[in-house]
Parts: sequence; structure tokens; C-alpha cells
Amino acid sequence: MPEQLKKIFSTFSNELIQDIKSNEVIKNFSSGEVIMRTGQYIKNTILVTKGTIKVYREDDDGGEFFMYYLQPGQACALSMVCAAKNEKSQIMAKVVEDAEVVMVPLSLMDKWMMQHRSWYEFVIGTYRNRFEEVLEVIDSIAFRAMDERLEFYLKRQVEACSCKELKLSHQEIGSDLNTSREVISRLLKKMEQRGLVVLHRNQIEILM
Amino acid sequence: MPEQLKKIFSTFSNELIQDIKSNEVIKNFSSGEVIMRTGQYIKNTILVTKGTIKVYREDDDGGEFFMYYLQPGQACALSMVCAAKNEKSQIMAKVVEDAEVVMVPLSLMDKWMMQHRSWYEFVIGTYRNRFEEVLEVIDSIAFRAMDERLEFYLKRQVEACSCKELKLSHQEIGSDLNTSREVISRLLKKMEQRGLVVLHRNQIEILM
DNA sequence: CTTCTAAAGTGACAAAAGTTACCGAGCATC
DNA sequence: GATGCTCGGTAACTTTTGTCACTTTAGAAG
Repeated sequence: MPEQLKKIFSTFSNELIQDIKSNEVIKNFSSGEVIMRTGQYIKNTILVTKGTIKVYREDDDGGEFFMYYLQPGQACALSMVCAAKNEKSQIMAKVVEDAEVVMVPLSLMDKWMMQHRSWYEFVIGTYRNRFEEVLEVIDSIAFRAMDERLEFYLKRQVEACSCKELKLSHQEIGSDLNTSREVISRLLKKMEQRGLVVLHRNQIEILM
Repeated sequence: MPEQLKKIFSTFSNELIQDIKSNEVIKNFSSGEVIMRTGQYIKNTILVTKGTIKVYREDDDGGEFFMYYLQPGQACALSMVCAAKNEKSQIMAKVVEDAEVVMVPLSLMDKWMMQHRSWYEFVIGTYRNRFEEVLEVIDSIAFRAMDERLEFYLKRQVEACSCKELKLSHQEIGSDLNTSREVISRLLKKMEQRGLVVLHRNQIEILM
């Protein structure tokens, strides 16, 4: 575990790693578990060391809109920004691949900003990256029609799992994009005809 | 000017105000001017002291999607997050009401984070507020149809100008929401029939 | 008062997306 | 092999949104 942390968060200074290790609480979650719910109070910053977590924005009627993935070496930007104030989570996070996370109390997170240059840079970098990712999501829904949004979505999935065989049902894609399964089936069929994908049961092979 | 700064940014410590004053470059912009373009390198953090600035996300085909307003006492979150790295702007900012801004070099912005607690809290607060505002924008486009998006948009305009008579053309609203003038006219007419607004030329009276 | 222009109203149609309903294919379990 | 279940395909239809074409109107400028 000690060397692992240093490997996954390679920019962290040794002192920071030490500080993390002497305070860390490690938690394991299995696929399907919800790590954080909308409206729940945030008490910790979450550093991902293993697995994959999907972050959603929820609406009042049970809709779940996919925003981005959290993977090893990354942290939840929103949980970092809620320091001090007793803030509620604006998002929902669900594990899709068995995950291990380090929970850092918000009080420490604040203190480290002043003490560890590498922590400060990590936090600022996390903000920037998430903000930019969210802006791209806005692009896709504000400017693009569903066919292009689907392509954008599939590309992000390929990046996230670093493989071209996506294990996703049409239903799940529809839910992530807040549309219906039928619409997704229709558009995927068209993409297959254009030679961009090959469709299997519970799996989509990406040829792009 | 000195007391004004303290009044507008009331949480800033006196030392921070002094530091700002000894380094500040004040710029004035008139309505219609573009302060920051997409792709332009960011060299300063922008603190707004007067006026109103509209922040947009642009697409490749000239579309301009309205994201949020910057007003006195606020700062551009993105310009803060680009410190150190020579980052390009991901957004476009246009003045809609003659504005005065304080330009703070990014190098100082970084240094002050360690030196001034009140600056640190202001920056973190700015991140949080912008991130949450952007999440609400995502809600509106991801989950809502155009009629609800229009209502959400109008409410934000009312908040921004603190008045119920909005000086906006249907064309401008359509452009901000990335749809056409006709669609906005149609929806506004329906809202008028429901008694939510009264329509005038170049002005919309909000009764909600 | 006339003329001009930008803004807004409107009808008709096209395209995209959402909905309903039903069928069939693959796969696990008994 | 029969049963049941989830997943995916598809046709038919509705609703929403986008587009085109044209008219009307308010207000500015002459």
C-alpha cells in the first residue's frame, strides 16, 4: 500500500504521502454501490486508488445524467471544494468496477493546501480538469444532436476503459444520456450501417 | 477606489487589499466589448468591480451558449484555475454593462493563496459557486425541454439585473439558449397567455 | 408625417426525438 | 427441451423543435 500510493499519485511529495498514510481511512466498494448521494453531507475528500466510479447529476424525477468517470489517481473535485462549510453533495457517485478509495477528512484537506505544495497543485489541477470536462459535456448537450452526443459518449467510454469492447446495454446508455432505449437502438443501428460500430448483445464494438 | 475595493470584496483582509492595490491594473470596458476570447492565453485573474459581464461557451460554428454572469465582487473561476500553466481560455466573456475590472497577474494569484487566508477562501468559494452554477445549467439542458429552460433563463436574468423588466430581444435569448428566434417567440407567447410575462418590444416584463 | 429598419408574429412544413406497443433473440434455470 | 427474463429491433404515431417564408409593428431617423 505505501509504495502503491506513491505510484498512483506520483506528483505527491514524500511528506504528503506520509501525512496521508498516518491519517488515511481506506474503504472498499463493490460494483453497483453508491458512494455518494445527492443531498448527502460531505465529510471527506475522496482519492481513488482502484476501480472506476461513475459520477452523475440527478434530477427530481429520478433521472441520472452521466457526467464523468473517476479513476485511480483522481479525486472528486466537488468534495474538495466543500471544505469548511457543511456542504451537501450536488452529485451522485456509483461504483462500476470494484473500487478502493482513500478518505481524507475535509479539515486536513484544508490544512494540507498550505503545507504541501504538491497537494495544492493536485487540488487546483483537479478543479481545472473537472471544470473543463464539464464544459465539454455542456458543449455536447447544448450544441449537438443526439447522434453526435452518442458518438461523444462512446468515445469517452472507450477512453475510460481503454478498450474497444464496451459492456453496455442500450438501456444504460439511454439512461446516461437521459433519453430512451429506443432512440439509442435506432442511432446505434445507423452507426452500425455506417460501419462505425458492431453490435452484440450487451456489448458494443467500437471501430472508430 | 481604496475603500471601494474593501466594500465590494468585503471578505478580503486589509493586507490583501493593500497587496492588490500595490499591484493592480484597472481596466475599463464598455458594453459590447469582448474581454476574453476562446483560445486566448490567460495571463491574469479578473476581479469585477463594476458592471456586468456575460460568460459564454462557444462552438466551432459560431454558436454562443450563455453560461453565467460575472458581477461586482465576483471573479472568473476559469482564469484562477489556469495558474502556472500557460493555459488557453475555454470561454468567451462579453461586457453587457460598462465594466471595471482589476487584473491580477497569475503569478501573484498563486502566491497569495499561501499568504492570504481570505484570498484562499475567496478562490475556493469562487470555484464552488461556479461549479454549482454550471451544474444547474447542465440540469436545465439535460433534463428540461425548451419551455422550462426558457423560464430558468428568465429567472436568472431577473436575478442578475435585480429587476423585472428585461431588456432582451427574442433573437438574443434564442442565441443564448442556442435555438431560434421563432421558437422563443412561440414559447414567450404561450407564457404571456399563461399570465407569466407581458411582452413589449425589446423588453419582457416578468410577473413570476 | 413619411420612410426605414430591426423586432416580433405567424402559418406551414420538415426533422428530430419521445412514446407505445409488440416481436423475437439470446441466455440462464429448472 | 421448456420456461422465463432481459435485451434489442422495429413500426407507427405524437410531440417538440427547427426552418422557411412572409407579414406586421414599433420606434428611430429623416
